Amino acid sequence: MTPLKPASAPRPSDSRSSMQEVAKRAGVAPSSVSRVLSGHPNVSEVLRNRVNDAVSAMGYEPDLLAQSLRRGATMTVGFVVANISNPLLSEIALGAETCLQAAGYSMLVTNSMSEPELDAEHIRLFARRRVDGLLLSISSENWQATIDAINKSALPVVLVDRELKVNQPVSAVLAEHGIGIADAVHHLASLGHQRIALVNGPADLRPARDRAATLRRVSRQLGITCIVRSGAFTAEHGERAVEFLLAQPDPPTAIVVGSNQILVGVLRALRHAARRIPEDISLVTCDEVPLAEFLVPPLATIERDHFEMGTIAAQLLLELLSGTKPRTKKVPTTYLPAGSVGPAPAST
Amino acid sequence: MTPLKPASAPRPSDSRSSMQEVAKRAGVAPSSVSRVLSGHPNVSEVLRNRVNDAVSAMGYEPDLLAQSLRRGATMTVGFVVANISNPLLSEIALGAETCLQAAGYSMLVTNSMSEPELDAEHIRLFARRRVDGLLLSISSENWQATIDAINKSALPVVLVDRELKVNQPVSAVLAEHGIGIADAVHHLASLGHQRIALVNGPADLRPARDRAATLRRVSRQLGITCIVRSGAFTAEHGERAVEFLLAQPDPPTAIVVGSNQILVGVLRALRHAARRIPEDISLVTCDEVPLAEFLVPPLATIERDHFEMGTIAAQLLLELLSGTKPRTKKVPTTYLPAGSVGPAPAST
DNA sequence: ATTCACTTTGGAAACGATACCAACATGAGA
DNA sequence: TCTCATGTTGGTATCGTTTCCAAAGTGAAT
Repeated sequence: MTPLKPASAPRPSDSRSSMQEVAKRAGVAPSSVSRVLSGHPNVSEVLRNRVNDAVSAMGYEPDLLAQSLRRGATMTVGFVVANISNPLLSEIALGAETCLQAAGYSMLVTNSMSEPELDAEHIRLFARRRVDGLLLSISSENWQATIDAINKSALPVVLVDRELKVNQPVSAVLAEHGIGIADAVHHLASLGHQRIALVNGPADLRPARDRAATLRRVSRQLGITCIVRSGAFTAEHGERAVEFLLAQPDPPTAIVVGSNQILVGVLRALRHAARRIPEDISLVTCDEVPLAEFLVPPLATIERDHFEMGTIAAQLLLELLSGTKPRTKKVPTTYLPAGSVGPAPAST
Repeated sequence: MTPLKPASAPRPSDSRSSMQEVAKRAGVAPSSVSRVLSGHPNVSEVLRNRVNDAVSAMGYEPDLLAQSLRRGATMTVGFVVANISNPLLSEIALGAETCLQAAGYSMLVTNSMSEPELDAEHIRLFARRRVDGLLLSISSENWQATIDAINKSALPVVLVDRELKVNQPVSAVLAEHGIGIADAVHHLASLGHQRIALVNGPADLRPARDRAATLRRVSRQLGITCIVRSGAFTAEHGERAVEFLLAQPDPPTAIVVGSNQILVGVLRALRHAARRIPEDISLVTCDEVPLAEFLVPPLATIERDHFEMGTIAAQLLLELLSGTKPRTKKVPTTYLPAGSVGPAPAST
């Protein structure tokens, strides 16, 4: 039997060369090579050249793994996200990664598929990988295992549109959902709408809470009725919610939709019920959808700058990594009226 | 002056405990702790218990960084992508990450913003980080620095809808764009269309090449005219291309659009030129867009399963990592007719 | 009782870099 | 000429694991 695995050196005949070899070739000590490469001030011209020549001759590139172990910093951050295929989150990821990249950091991404226990697991995994910090857009704000994992990790954390009771103070970038919702509700009320529904996301997440709270407050101020249906970020939830709403004795004349996944279900249910927009019912959605301008009618939208939220999240994390105190930054939302909002139908 | 930085131990009073400390607490050698934790067969019951007790008492979790350095495997793969906010790519990323996660791998993501030099740079960076493999959806197939970086890295590579002349054979997951294009062209031809335009992506990428080649071949077979406008994956390109096409003496009666970013520009230009779909011009787009079913008219689409492409890419990489020979897997595309395709207008 | 195979454990050398410390050289000031 | 501060270099311990090797213990077979 010939042994299938030599199983001795992990990388037997690898092309990569180590600093030792560079040192030997340059005829200097490894520590000197390190000094040259890390830009230490007290290095003579001649040594620097000798080392640099050897480095370029061998095509040497330092091993970031060993560097991380020794320096105690991996120059890596973890992004814990429900689902990177959500355009909202992928734009945030783009903004964050671009900013982190510029600062020399790499970004690990993991999908929790809206399962809170996976959030916690991934946070622990990232901690074991010794990431320098975390960007969190977790799936539930009330999951104890997640909070425990964050506390135990003792890592710098930036929350992305989330609020969390953890021991350490953490930074956060928060969208001011209330602004856009309030503007939308005022607009709807001015058009005679008396019953407004919010087909909302999960109640244990800040965006949904913020939107619901604002809708309730503004509705009370304006003396109109509102109804909130919380649920998952899925088309199914949107569909069920609309079926429920339309079955009410006094169905709402306007619907605000809490996410683009939910929107798909809402539109399907409205189409199935043959409701015309905006003649029968007005529609406002949260977060831009790609072709909203080409829908008939165009979709009124409560927007925010996702890319910028990602950038800010990264900046806040870089701040924390440089030792600054945690802080919270807010990003506005903007209500953009469009053809999907019209006068309330004459009451029956 | 009090020194601001003690600058000695990287993590002065860290909560994390090392294997040494576990060993000491359990009263055994570090190597024994390692054996227990890595499930080595020859470990006595009593030793195993002593170690496990100490481990759980201290809440010890092994340091993956040190593990990686010693074992020579980081259990990390890098995904090089033009722009993670592109829904196509973010769905691939989701599929890939889900699959890799299940196999114990983490995924680093980096955005090249369609700049080939950044592709090369990021590949080198990932190599220095000692990732175990690469998933590549690079921005140009002809960029020498990228090819050099791949060759030098000597890493297992899976190309995602790309073809590349590298030294080592690499695996690839490729979409069969031709199937969908051919079906669409046949459909259009059967409706009387004689001049079909393809507003294409960059000519140095496989999807665009594949689509253009098929369009030309099928057009020749059917005896109809085709025109291809290559360009970047941007709305601007789509807008310019349509302006150009409509300014032709004999403008096309049908347009196939090569990506969802380009689509936005195409739709804008058609709206601006007041062309009705499908009465004046028929439209087919590649790759699903979220609300295509609610556009008026609904958009004919050439689809493929992005999530599955990501999954397959990850599986191919896992295969390579287990030592299997590289291979290529193909994913079909499907033409879905819809209201945006209609009979060719009566020729002028 | 001796040998041998086998299991179980500890010790120490790696993985590839960094940073401390000491040693040596250099030049200025006394 | 002798200090002393400063600049430059090499040697070595260290980051936290794994794994090889050897030593010790066990039991069976001779």
